[in-house]
Amino acid sequence: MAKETKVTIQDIAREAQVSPSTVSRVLSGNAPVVAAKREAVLTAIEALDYRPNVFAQSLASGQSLTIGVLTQRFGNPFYDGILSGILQALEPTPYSPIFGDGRWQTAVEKRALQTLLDRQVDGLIVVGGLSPEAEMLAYAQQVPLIVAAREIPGMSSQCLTIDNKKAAYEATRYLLEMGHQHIAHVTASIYYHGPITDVYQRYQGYVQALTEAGIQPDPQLLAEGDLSQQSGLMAVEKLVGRERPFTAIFAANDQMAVGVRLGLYRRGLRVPEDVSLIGFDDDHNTAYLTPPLTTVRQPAIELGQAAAEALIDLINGRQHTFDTFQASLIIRESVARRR
Amino acid sequence: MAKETKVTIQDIAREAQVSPSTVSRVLSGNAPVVAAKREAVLTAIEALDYRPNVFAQSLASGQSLTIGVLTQRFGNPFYDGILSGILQALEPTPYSPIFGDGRWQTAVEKRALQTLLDRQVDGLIVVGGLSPEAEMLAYAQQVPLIVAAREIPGMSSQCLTIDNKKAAYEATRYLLEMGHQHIAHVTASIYYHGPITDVYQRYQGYVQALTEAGIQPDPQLLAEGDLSQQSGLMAVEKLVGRERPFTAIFAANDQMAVGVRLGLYRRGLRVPEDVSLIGFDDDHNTAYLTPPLTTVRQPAIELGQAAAEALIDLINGRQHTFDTFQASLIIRESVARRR
DNA sequence: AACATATTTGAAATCGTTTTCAGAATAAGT
DNA sequence: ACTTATTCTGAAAACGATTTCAAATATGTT
Repeated sequence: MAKETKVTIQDIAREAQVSPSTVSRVLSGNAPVVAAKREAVLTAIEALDYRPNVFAQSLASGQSLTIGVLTQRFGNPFYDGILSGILQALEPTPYSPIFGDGRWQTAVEKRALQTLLDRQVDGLIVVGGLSPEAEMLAYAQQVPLIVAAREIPGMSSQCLTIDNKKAAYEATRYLLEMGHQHIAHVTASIYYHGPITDVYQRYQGYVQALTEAGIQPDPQLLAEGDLSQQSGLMAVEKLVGRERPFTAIFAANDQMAVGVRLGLYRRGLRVPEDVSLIGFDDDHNTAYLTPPLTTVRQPAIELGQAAAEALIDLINGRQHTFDTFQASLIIRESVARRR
Repeated sequence: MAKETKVTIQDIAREAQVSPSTVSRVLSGNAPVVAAKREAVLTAIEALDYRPNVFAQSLASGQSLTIGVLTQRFGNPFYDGILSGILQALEPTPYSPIFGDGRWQTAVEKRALQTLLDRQVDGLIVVGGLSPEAEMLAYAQQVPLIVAAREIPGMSSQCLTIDNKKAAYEATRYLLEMGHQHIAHVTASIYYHGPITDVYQRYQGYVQALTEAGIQPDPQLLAEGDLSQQSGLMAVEKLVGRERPFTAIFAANDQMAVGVRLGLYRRGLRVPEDVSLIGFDDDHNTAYLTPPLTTVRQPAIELGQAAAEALIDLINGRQHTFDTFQASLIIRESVARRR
């Protein structure tokens, strides 16, 4: 199948009348070469259309120029945004990303991680994930590691997160300011998903805002889903079934918010006239719901880029400090002032 | 940073009292080894927790056990579905995927492809893309290549596509059967996006259904977008601005359909009471629009899986025939019978 | 001009496997 | 028991770079 007449560094050396070592030096640039020879080498490379063999390079140098990215469940908009950012940030660098998918299953995640490690990635970015903290710390010993969208105690300098509690607090405050008193919250079960701390933090933000406003959080106004649209739909059923009046719903992510929106439609409840709705994530399509969804924007792409840049700095032993990432409330049309 | 005391094949050889060659043989299994020694090797591997160095393997064998995947614009739900399928299908194999993103820009795509090739992928899956057909054919000479979601003349046996024309035909027929006569179509500009043949085929299917029903396709009922939600929104503006009455809209993809849906909402047009709407792709969230969108489901994940399997067969010189992929109409609630 | 020092260079070792080749061990055939 | 096949096996040569080391050349000082 492959036809390629392989051009090796030897060929270049011969063509340019120098030794292979010299060719290697001009290639890597980590040792000086006199201008004339450098020129000769460069033209030879050009002439023969030489492309170094990555494996030989990696074997000899111990660097793979590859970075591993572990994600969860390809297709989740927030995570995909992060991946997209990573891809973009890596493009101008010599590093190529290689992906694994943990699918929110500890065993799968572990295998995927091992595969990545076996490929001797120079660094690893783990996006979310369920691996026990101890394991993560162990990995961090083996390889430069950045964790995105998850906070691991003991390696916080390598974790990029968004202040979920604060963002949820502000979202809830906004509802309060709009005159809502009975605010339901759709969250995700901690038992089902493992400790998805960001979802829990959002819950905490919600509670805090309520409490500060002198409102006692009502467990009857809490519904648990699993982050899917379907579960948002069912959450509405639970909520209205309980016959506790509410005028607003804060969903812990946009996917559930979308389900909630449909659930309300099914029940003949108008948004925002009867019930106000607020989501979290700013998924692509969320701006095109009817009505456009008020939500909390998470800077996913920026987060991905920052993660990639931080990792490269880490690999090269450079010091890196993160920008902190702030989520911001995107006010659209799904929240109305309570009359 | 990395601490690892490298265990090499030599260590195993010493431990098991055999030669490295023998160890290699039991590892690869492509030469017989007597049971006793095989056992010894296996236990040695176990004991020392040996993991072969991929680069040395690749260098020596000429196989990278890596397959390149070129996608366009990470974050597009249909493409992401394909990627997800590829990832799944590759998981049980020794191959790992490495990704590149062409971003729907010819130059970027070319560079991404070159990067993939430089990494000596054993095979390549190109999802969509803009590369001229001649270039694709050239790549196909260099490396086993599968193209998903695009048809390249001259290598159709390596292309997996869905019969877009037929699917669009059926979608349009469905609208006709529901009594609609004035059916608008939101398509994508061929000039902007290059020859996205699948979108063009959808247009053809639309025309065919209309013509067969004795209806002359009206250019005033055609609006061009760029596949984005935003462009769907604007398409509605164009359409109503032309003051040509219509009772149904067929959008060439779900993202535009979502935009269309919002556009109609803005105009105070109800779906489906005033205008029926049908999309194409069956994006995740499309089932949770209000009302749930009737659309055409493309089996993205299955397509991705099939692509990966086909590629592996191709790499190993096995013959492979594809299942054909049929899109199917998903009837939900955005289409009503014309009264 | 002579010496010390700094800069460039090439030869050769190395990275950790696979694979070829030929010899050793075993099995089979008469 | 003696060839003749047939399995197995190890030594050594790839694979295609990088990197160490020491030699060669250039530069600077006195």
